[in-house]
Amino acid sequence: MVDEDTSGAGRRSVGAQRSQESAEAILEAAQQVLSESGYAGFSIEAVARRARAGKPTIYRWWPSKTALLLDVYQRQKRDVVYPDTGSVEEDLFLFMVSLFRQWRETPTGNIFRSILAEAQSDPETTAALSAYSEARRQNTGQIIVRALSRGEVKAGTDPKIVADLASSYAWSHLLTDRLNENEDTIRQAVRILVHGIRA
Amino acid sequence: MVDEDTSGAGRRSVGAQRSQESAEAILEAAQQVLSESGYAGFSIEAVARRARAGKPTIYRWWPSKTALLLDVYQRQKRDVVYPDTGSVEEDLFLFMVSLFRQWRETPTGNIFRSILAEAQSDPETTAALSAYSEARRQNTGQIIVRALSRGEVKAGTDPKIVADLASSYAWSHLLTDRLNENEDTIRQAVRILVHGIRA
Amino acid sequence: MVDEDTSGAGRRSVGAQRSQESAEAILEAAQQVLSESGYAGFSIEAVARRARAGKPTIYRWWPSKTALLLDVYQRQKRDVVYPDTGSVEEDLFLFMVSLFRQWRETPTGNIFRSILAEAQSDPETTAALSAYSEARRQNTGQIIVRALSRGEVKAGTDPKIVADLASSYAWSHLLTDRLNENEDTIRQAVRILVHGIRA
Amino acid sequence: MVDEDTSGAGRRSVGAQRSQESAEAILEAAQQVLSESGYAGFSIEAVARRARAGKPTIYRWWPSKTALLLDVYQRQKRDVVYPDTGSVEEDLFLFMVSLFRQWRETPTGNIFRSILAEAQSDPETTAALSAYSEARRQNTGQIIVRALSRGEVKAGTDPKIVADLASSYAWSHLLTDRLNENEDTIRQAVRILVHGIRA
DNA sequence: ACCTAAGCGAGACGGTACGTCTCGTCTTGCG
DNA sequence: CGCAAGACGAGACGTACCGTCTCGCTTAGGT
Repeated sequence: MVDEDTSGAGRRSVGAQRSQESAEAILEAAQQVLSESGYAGFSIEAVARRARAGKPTIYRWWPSKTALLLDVYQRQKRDVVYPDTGSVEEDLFLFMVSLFRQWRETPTGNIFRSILAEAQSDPETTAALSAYSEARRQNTGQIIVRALSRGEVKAGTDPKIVADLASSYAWSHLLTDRLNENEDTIRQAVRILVHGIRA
Repeated sequence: MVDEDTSGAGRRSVGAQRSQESAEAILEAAQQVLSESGYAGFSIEAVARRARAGKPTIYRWWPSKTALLLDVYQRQKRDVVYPDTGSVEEDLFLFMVSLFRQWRETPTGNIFRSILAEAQSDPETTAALSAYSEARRQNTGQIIVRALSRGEVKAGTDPKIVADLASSYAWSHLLTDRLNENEDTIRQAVRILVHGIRA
Repeated sequence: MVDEDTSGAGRRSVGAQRSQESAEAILEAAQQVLSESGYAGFSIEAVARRARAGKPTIYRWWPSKTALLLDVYQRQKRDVVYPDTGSVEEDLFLFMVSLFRQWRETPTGNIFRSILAEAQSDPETTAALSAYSEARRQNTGQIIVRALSRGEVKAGTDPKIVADLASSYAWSHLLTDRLNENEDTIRQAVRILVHGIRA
Repeated sequence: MVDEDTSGAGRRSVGAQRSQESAEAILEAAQQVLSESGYAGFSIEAVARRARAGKPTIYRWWPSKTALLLDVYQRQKRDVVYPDTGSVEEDLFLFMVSLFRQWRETPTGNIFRSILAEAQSDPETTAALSAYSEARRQNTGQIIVRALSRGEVKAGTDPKIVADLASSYAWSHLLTDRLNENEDTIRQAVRILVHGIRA
């Protein structure tokens, strides 16, 4: 991004219009807080402090902690690669390994864990999470759809169920701090799925 | 009397002992609070109020909210059936369906969701959850172990990985409010796993 | 814009200011609690409850129970009359009697007793009380200073010592519940002091 | 012992008797706590801990913190010297100086401050303090009584009032941490009293 | 010499208050 | 008129004592 405020010396308040700078600073601060302190330290107070923003400014634009959280996730998430090697096993394996790595090595893992946590007490987040994960399964399912069209996979296989099994496996590793799972183990898991559906 | 006073500091009094009634009332109250107000309303204060117990009594026996939460779950959970029908598919299917039902129809589902949420901000809970889920996978793995000994399943199959795939599938349904998943879908998921490992 | 940014951290906003209403309500509540339940029932919690104020609001402005106590006393105390009748005996007698009456008939007596009690366990209050009583002796001493200038009193008399003797006499009556002391007795005590210093 | 078993209940055994050792240890511990931490740190818990005694043992014999406090004071107080030099001024001066010194250099000062503090919220202590201070004034008054019989002091002087003035002066110095008062100042104060009553 | 009631140290109990933290809202003055 | 700063009511946090109530033991009369 060009010309970003490196000094930290402070934004100037300019009056009546929504300050894009502020919004940006708030999202940036929220993401930093999540990265550094995780969900436990993620409080509106902490974000406001970090962003040098007033709490009401945050509440004005994000009705809840949850909304801010989701926004941060949207902002952070990079396009995950859905590989297309011609082999469903390789595709799923690469997808899984790269997802594990992304969660492990970028703030996305912490952020997503936070959203999962938040969703357990906030219905709005539950809904957002449902929609999001549904969409993700759709995407992941494309790997299977392509395999179906190649005839690599048994006709009648429901791509969503396979995608569900695969991403569930990833989630549970995220939730129980097992993102550094051995690659052999991941390959075995993927192979079970693939053998279970091969033509 | 034989002189057996081995040390001058010897304690001659043991003090009052833990009141089982209180412990019971606290666990019961904790469960009620969780059921009624969910994880969001689950505070030590609320539990103490409900149990007509003093806060220090709770803190004396449960060092953290987390510990109480885990205890509540242990208490609530009824023995899940690990069926042994002679068919690995049937076994896994029945296990999965009964787990979904238990989570759906008793407070255990909500309690476990709370624990999962808590584990995302409290490292101690993360550890406890890891240990617990590991043990559970071990149990679930028994279904596979039996199938292995029957020769129903390919030699070399790692029971833990299968159990991991199965319980991950259950977890993600719990977390995204999909416990009322269609039984056909569950069966298809199970079948994929089973076909993936059959001899 | 003229460059008057004297420090990089220059504050450009002052934030909300102290609510005079709250301060008033808190002092009022504190006084009520003291009047009704005495020092024993005087807790920050009770004051907050009565004032419908948050505890942090109290702690923000009064660092300790003590500080609040002193403020309540300052607020309550009406100007004590230091009479100037031209007779040192009459002046001291009227002062003493009016002080006894104020302590007896207004909450000030109980409040001051509380401060004396608090000062015995809290060093900060001890210091505040010392400063306060020193100032009071200074005031009371004016009666003697005037008498000195009239030549009514022996040259070289230290006004502070006389004031000390007089107010000590009042304190000890307050502390041992003898504020309804016979006026004749008070007059005799005053007379001893006055005869002891007359020219 | 005469037969006074009036009830049919026929309890014959009187059980174990009060342990003098425990009582002693408790009083000793209480005194130590008061000396070291003052009234602020004087809690039943602290005393029990220090005495290696159970709290109920304390409550069995001393119904309240106050009662224990008074007992400690009774135990500690040494006979104060009421000098008899033939000069009322010298007698009062020596009495005052030795009282200041005792309070300054032994735990009695702290203990008496504690009682004064306690008396401000506990009526029972107020009563005990009143009775005690009355008796003390009686004693101190003996100095005046002797002076009266020597004709050193004006007939009609009320010894109690003089004693009241003197001990009030001492109290207020104790309460405001002025026990290290200059001896000249003390002498001046005493001289005022003595001149005020001389024949 | 046994019995047994009471005293004992230890400590758990239901409570209250402590002083701190964060929540989400409200208020003030700057720009 | 939107912003930062921050005060506010509310209420949970985890701790210290309160005064009461068991526990098992020790102890010392009375029989």
